[in-house]
Amino acid sequence: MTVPTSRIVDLHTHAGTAATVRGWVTHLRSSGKVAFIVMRDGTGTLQAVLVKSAVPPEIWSRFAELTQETSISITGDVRMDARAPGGVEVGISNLDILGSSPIDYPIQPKEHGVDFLMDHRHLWLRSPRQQAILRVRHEVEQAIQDFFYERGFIRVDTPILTAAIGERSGLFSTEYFDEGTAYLAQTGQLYGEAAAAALGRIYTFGPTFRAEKSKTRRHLTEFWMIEPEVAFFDSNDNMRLQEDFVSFLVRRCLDRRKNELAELERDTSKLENVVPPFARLDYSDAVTLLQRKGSEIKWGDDLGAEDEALIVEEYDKPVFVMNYPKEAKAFYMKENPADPRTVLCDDCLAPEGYGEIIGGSQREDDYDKLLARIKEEGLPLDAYGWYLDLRRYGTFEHSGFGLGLERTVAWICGTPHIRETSAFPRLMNRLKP
RNA sequence: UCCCGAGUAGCUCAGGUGGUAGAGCAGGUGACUGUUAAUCACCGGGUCGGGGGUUCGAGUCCCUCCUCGGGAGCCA
Repeated sequence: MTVPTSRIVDLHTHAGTAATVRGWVTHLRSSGKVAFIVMRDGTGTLQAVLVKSAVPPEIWSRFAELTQETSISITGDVRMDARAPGGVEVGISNLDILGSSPIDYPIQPKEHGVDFLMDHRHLWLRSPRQQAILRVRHEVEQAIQDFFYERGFIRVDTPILTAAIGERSGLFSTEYFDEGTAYLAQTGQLYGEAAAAALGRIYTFGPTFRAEKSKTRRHLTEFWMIEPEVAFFDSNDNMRLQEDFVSFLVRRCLDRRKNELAELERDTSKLENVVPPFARLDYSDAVTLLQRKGSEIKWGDDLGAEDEALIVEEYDKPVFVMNYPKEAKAFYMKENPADPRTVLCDDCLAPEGYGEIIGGSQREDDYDKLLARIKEEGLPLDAYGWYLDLRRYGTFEHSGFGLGLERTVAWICGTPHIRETSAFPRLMNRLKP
């Protein structure tokens, strides 16, 4: 007679019969003649019960060898029992130790400091909270793919190794054969624009790198970004796409990751508010609002972190701030015909202090204006020849945006720091593990 | 780079006005037939981040360096 092997999530289907489960020990409790093993297999948590009088002595004695994180295989009768966490329990008839674990397993079921946990990130991932975050991240990534697939967007993967092109913030560099210095990509956008001229509606999804010495809860040196680029979309079309997209991601997690959000103790009522449309606040109106609220900001300044917070507190869902002064934004953004001091762009600010999750714009499609902007910024013209070509050969109105994956996941999960949303986050002072 | 804060047992922390260190958890031993981060008893465990100074005496006061956390700037 063979006993079926089950994952914990499916165990209830074996109620009333025997099954084998493999996993890792998370908690041990003993009452002398009854012992409890709580184990994890990646799909759930299971309490198994070992009764001294019900098993041979050699099986009973194995309990004493168990430690936290020992990998084991147990076999026994599956039964529904309200006293067991999760409602399912296994009465052990056989217990095998697959891999022992020394008693110095560092992560205990208690509070730890951040630095300690980050040093043990490879083990920290095993804790329920970290599992939940990674599952939500996975759900968001899948939802991203589904959203764009359903709308006929083509995913285009852009290079990570690039020549100097993109934005102005810090670059990681490396020697690249005889071609001089290569830089790790800060954005795939410019390549995305080229692809949009070929495919119409595209998005990129991949890692980007910023060598900024940022030490805040919102920054990583390596993070993932989703960058759609759409031919014949203007700035308003762009914002409609953004609010649909963000709302879709949030809705998907509410629908399919209830358990994980509960594990994270996320107040989901605040996420339920996230439905289109989002408020649209013109930069100039934002400045007026901020001045009324006591900010020192003057027209022309970029919004500081405090300014963003003041704006966000006015709304219970994400808000767009649009059409910033030219000087505050990147060279490729299209001049606003209604106010040439400004460009057609938007930042999408998430509520609850999570800040900017999207930066988007309509792109400058006029060859001469773009060329002038490149010169104004003192950018190396020869590096942008191909980018200018997109305006020479059938220029087209187009818009796009970049959504930061980790910031979005942090917001949906309600994690205080973005670093928890990456399995192995890279910060300016952390390259290991 | 700048501004705050922190560094004491494996982990989380407490240590008025200076007198060479404590708790909880973890670990070890034992008890307990339904535990839920089990409980109870006993036991082991420390170059107080490094260096220098003041002092009879420094975890404690001063200087300096290092590391970490948070924030600013930059941005997603």
